[in-house]
Amino acid sequence: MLIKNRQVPLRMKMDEALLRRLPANHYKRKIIEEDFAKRKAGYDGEQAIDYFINRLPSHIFHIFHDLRLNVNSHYFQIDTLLLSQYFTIIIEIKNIVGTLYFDTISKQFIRKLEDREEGFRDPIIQVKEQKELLNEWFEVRGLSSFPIETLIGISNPSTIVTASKNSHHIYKKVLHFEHLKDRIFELMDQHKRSRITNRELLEIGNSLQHEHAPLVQDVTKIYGIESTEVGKGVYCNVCTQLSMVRGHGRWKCLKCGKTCRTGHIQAIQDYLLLVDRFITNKDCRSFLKLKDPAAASRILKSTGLPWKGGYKDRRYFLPEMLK
DNA sequence: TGTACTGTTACATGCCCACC
DNA sequence: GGTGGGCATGTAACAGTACA
Repeated sequence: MLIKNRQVPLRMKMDEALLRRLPANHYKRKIIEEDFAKRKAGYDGEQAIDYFINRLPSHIFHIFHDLRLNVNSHYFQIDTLLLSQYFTIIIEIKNIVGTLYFDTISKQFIRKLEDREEGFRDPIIQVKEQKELLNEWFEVRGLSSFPIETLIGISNPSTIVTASKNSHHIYKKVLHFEHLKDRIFELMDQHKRSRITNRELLEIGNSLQHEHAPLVQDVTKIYGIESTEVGKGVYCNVCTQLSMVRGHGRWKCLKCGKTCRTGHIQAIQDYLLLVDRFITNKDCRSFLKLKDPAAASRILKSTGLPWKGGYKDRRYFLPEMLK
């Protein structure tokens, strides 16, 4: 049963919004584009696993994608978590091309690509840490000695996995997506004893969902970009400029003439992702280049954003869907 | 307490678009 | 092309807050 779906990561949305609103010749653009490309590759890899995971027996596993939990003030992130009455599985997803080499003697994880070697953080150590923290998380909720298995899923079928001599256990842990299902069935054979009731399973599932704490970052600060550098206006998808003006229920591009009814939604989302976590009527007029406070009021109301405050100083907030 | 200011709401008017 | 419904707009009224 799929409990928590995978969503486009907030940081990816922020990078995308920033790229929309920075001038084409901005000196930080290349860094942001590279960061966005890396995150997108990771996200694409994570999405690819969903096809295989969602085919697992739904009456046994509760599936959670992209969880970020807090235990004793430590945050940890899990790409995919499979929870059952018998045991739980953490799956770390890697979308890395080339030949991957796990050196269990020097404890290094190396990627070879076109005669070039590059070191990465060892995903086996990564999932070991996740396992320890999840175990703590379970213990805090009175669930001790609940078995946790860890797997590393390789999304790219052309990626070759190798390991140093006498490290055959690596191949039980690191698998291409199409082999994950069989490995999970093997693990099911090893964990046949029920550890929790169905009710407890549902309760833990609810806690996992409610305690998921998405990472909210100030992306302009990370890249060292001033808020004044973030372009104002409504974006035209055709000429990729902030060149649209409001005219009777629609936005019209001054450069290419394209019209659109919903351009303001993306602009307001961009403001909430890049500038502040809430927007006022005044902010809206300034960012969308509107003159009429009543028009801004109607536009903000039409977005259905949650708001706080009375007639004055009303603040519209970042909706859950954007987190 | 009165005034200025900000933001929302109600209402009359005008525009757009589907239908004939 | 004419018509009518639906929706957006501009304006005015109203509500709430800040400040002298």
